[in-house]
Amino acid sequence: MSKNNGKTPAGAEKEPLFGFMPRNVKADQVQKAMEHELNPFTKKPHSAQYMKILAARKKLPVFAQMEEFYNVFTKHQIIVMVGETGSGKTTQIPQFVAYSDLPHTRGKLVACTQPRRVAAMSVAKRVADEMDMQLGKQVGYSIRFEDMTEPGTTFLKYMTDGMLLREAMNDPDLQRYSTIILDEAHERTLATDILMGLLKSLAKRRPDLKIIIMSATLDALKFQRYFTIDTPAPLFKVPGRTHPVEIFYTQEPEPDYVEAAIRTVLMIHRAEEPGDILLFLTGEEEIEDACRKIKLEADDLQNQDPESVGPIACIPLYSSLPPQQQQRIFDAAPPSRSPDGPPGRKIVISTNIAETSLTIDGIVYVVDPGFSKQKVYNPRIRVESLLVSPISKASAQQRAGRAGRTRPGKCFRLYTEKDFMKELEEQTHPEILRSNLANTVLELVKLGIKDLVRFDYVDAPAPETLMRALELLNYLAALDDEGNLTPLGSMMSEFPLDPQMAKMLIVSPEFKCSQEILTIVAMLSVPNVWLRPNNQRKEADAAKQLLTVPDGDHLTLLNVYNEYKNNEYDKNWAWNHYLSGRSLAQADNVRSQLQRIMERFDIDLVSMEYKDQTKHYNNIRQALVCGFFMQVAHKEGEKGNYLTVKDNQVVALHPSCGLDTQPDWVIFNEFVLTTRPYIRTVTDVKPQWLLEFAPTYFDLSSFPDGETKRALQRTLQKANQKSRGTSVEDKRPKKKSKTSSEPRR
DNA sequence: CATACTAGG
Repeated sequence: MSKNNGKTPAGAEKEPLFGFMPRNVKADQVQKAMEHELNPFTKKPHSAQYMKILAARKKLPVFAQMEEFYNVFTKHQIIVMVGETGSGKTTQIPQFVAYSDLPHTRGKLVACTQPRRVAAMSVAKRVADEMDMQLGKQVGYSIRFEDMTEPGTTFLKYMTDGMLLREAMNDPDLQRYSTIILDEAHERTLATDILMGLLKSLAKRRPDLKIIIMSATLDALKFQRYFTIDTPAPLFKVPGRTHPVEIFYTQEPEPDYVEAAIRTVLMIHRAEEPGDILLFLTGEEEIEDACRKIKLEADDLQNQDPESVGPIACIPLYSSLPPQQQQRIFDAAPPSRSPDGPPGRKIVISTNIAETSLTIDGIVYVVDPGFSKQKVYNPRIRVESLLVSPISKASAQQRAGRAGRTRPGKCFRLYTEKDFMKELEEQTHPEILRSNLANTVLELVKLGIKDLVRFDYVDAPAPETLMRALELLNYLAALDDEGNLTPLGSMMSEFPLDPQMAKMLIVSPEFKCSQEILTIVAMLSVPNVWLRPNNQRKEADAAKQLLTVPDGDHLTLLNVYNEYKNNEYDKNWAWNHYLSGRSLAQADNVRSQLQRIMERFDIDLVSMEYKDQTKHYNNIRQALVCGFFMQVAHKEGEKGNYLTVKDNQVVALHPSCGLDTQPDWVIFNEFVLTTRPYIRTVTDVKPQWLLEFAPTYFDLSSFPDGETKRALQRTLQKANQKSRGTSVEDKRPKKKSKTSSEPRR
């Protein structure tokens, strides 16, 4: 403990932060404060646990460069930081910043964003432990569905990038924050990309705000250049702590990567030292298939010569697996069969979930065929689809790195070195270039960005993608013809939903079915609820048939949720009906969150009396049309072919569709491109509803010529003959709720 | 006839 030598006032030794000048601290000051017997932020004595963790923290590479960090941080407003795996950047840098900003003395916060919820939660927990604090007090996290912060107390907050973007919508200057750290910026999620654009312009308005962009090596220069004020942003670099990984390539390109992958895994099992294997494949079916084949072949090897190879455990890994089965990747490899026998080996076969989201220790061998499923967006036909595509060099490096986490490893790339050098892109295209931007554009407009084309993107999306988004928002009446946000659009932007769904939810009280639309929207927002195990497909399909409403899949989803509720949200009931209890529970959670937002805006929660089910269902189907009138298909001929309205894509009803007939007109939730173009989650609608509830989109004077237009003209003629003088408009439900003062189309 | 990479609000 320090002695009072007369130069410092009495009692200063009891104040760990004595002499700290905000934004101008030195590493030795901070180190002393960290070792002080009192916690600088709570003034309580440090625990023994704290000192133990501190000793481990001091061994992190980033700790050795604390002085350099403070030199750069004090001098610059924006920093790009590169810290490889194992450098300790995610846990330590935000703490370093807290010692410099002293946010707790000024009512401010330090924020650190993460692309994933689990990361935000687990890092916050770790840092709370390191700082000797209770999680949710001074250190907290904020993710959708869970705000673990205490206003006025929390000064260090981990959060998802999407949450910070939401906050920016209501406080564009992000006044609460003294420093904002964007972690894992190299992943280039949509939210991180938009945040980088916002922060770059915010830096000019708020010279007191500091910004740190944390990224992997390859992208650093790009971010430095992007954040050029007069000179490029300075780089602060910290080495990682990983083991070397030896890379092997094939001599010739492999014609069948799945077959080659299986062969390689078995080769490793036969010939290489003990150590677990990680194989990357592209999807559920491929993974389950490879699992079976590897097991069979390994059994063969063992039968031929029991002493030649050890036992194996083949473990599939993809996101739709229940968490309990995902946990199996952390099981130990199986033991050898006899005391002297060859040791067992764990083989994990995974989608790219194991590339960033899940880390498996003990992997020594990585097999990388060089492919993954990636989202691609075609703005011309407004369709997002998944395609098996070659990965980028950055991805390949990330995959290889997974072999060197605990000891030196090997990575087998099932492509040639020449292809790696010449054919692979440097980086995976950022999400903003591969997505439908309807949602993002609405967020940007709400943020006050008027000229979307000239917004300072790190990578600008295709103008056509932006035009398509603006067009959709205009048809939904979220934007007026000048591109200004309407009151309806402003309300839509507050819902964590795609604009179509937000729109139909907001107008649903006019159709006396907001309870039902709320349920449908929640069910559409969660992963597929239908389970279909390979060996019980018939049983699963039969169970689904019992819950199916023949008028439309949207109504079936409503029915499933209601039955789940009638059965007291029972997981076993769900299981017995081949439904995912996890997805249903999630839907219930989403439903509550959306309900709270509806209450905030005084949107009535109503349901019509159940006397006339047809009428009840018709109202729901009409409300669906108000959101999804741009996703309509019209039957052509008798072969079950449909043409999407206006862009004339030939599509078929997805095999999972529960309609008992093939109606002339349907709305669909999703277009998917697998073995052929399908529309999925489909409901039967009446053409007069399209004309009635979406008159601008279905304005026949400007409608493209074709069979669809002629069918709509016939509908119009019939309606006019029938009602003679009673206009279609008059049959609309009476407007009542506050929301109905908004334009509706 | 024949069915799903990952993450986020």
